[in-house]
Amino acid sequence: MTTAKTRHHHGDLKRALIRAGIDLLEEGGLEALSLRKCAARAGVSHAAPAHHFAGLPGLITAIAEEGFDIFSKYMTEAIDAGEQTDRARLRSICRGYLQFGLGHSGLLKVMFGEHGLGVHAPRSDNREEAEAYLILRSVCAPFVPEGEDPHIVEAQVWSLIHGFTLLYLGGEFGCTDAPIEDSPFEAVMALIDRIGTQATG
Amino acid sequence: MTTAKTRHHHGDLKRALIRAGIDLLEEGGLEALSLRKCAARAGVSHAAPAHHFAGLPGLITAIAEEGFDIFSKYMTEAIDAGEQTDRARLRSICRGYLQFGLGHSGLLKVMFGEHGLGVHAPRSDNREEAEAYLILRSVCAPFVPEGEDPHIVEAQVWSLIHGFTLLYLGGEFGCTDAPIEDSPFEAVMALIDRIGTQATG
DNA sequence: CGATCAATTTGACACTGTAAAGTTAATCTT
DNA sequence: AAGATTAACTTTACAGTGTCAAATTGATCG
Repeated sequence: MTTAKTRHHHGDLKRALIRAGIDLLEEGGLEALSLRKCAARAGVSHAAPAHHFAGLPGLITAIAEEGFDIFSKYMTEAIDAGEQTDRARLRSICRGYLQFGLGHSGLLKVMFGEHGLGVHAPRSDNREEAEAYLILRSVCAPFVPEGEDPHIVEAQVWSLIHGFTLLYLGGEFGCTDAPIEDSPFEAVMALIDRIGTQATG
Repeated sequence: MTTAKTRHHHGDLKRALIRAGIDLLEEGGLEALSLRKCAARAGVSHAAPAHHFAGLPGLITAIAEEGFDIFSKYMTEAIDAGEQTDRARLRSICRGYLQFGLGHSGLLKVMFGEHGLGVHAPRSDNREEAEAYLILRSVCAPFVPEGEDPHIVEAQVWSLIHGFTLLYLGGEFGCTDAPIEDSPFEAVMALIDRIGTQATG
């Protein structure tokens, strides 16, 4: 076990490769992402990444983890910037979710689109992913009836905001030109506002 | 302009390639889909597909169109099988949507996941896609307040059911083992039931 | 029957991921 | 301090991919 500090040749190749991968992703979408290009950007031979990731899927996983970190930041910042009400916080994470998607659609795609369609719950040892989920869970908690499964409310919120984010990114239903505040976003938030006002299941 | 009937060498290569592509997709996911493998399955040389599709993206587009056809069938069949109430029809297309996703996750991925994240509205000359959208539109219509933009209600429905379908496919929030009827599906339908019961925007 | 032309094949190229073997440089051991 | 060990990286090679240009095949038309 090494202490993950500065290593032999390259300073911190693993990090450099992840960063290069994110850059490629944001520049040219998922198709532009390749191990060899990442290696070239990091100034290293094309086979070097194999020693840091389990192939291309491994690099994508690492990029997705980075994405979940940024994703968590968007949500917590949105929470901090908004009103401190249970219901306002629910709206805030949705706003954070959408803004993350708009700013980092490539990351979103990698996080949710490739390794299975909707990876979210803390089933893995993935620290970053679990953190994002815990934010969702804690914000949803006040709306979970006593003794009920928290997943119910979480699924309602996640379905709505994830679905809408994809919709918005696709530019459909009049989402292209209108500012976020108008557009169907407010209507979706109106549904969010109704969560927990009746038996949920 | 040819009449698209039986041609020179192969009977109907274009169709055969699409079918091979769908098979590959359902067998091994998106990564297993390649032009060369489709050609091999159709018993044809590796460069033949180029004359029928604009490269791999073109083949994927054709597969997606086929997917939209099947998708439409799922929704109309669900409508026909259910109660004939405005609100029951709304639930029915959601059920059809989910069942399509469960049965054809590869197609769903290709339809919505690759060519942009959420392609849905009839912005294109794509007949199949437009048909699916028209079903959604007609079922949503009764819940659109007079003089309001139909997109609002459509976005609410689409966000919920598309988001939930991805969630379910990902096996998160207790969606793996439970039957559809339990699980968060009913809770999501409860939100669908609340669409149009108040100002939507 | 011969010309034409679309459909398909052949061959080649650049690019991808990946594996094996070789090389360098830092660390460990004595 | 010198040799052995090992991690980080390179080099080389191979199979698979999309794509293009040039042949070739086979049906159709005059």
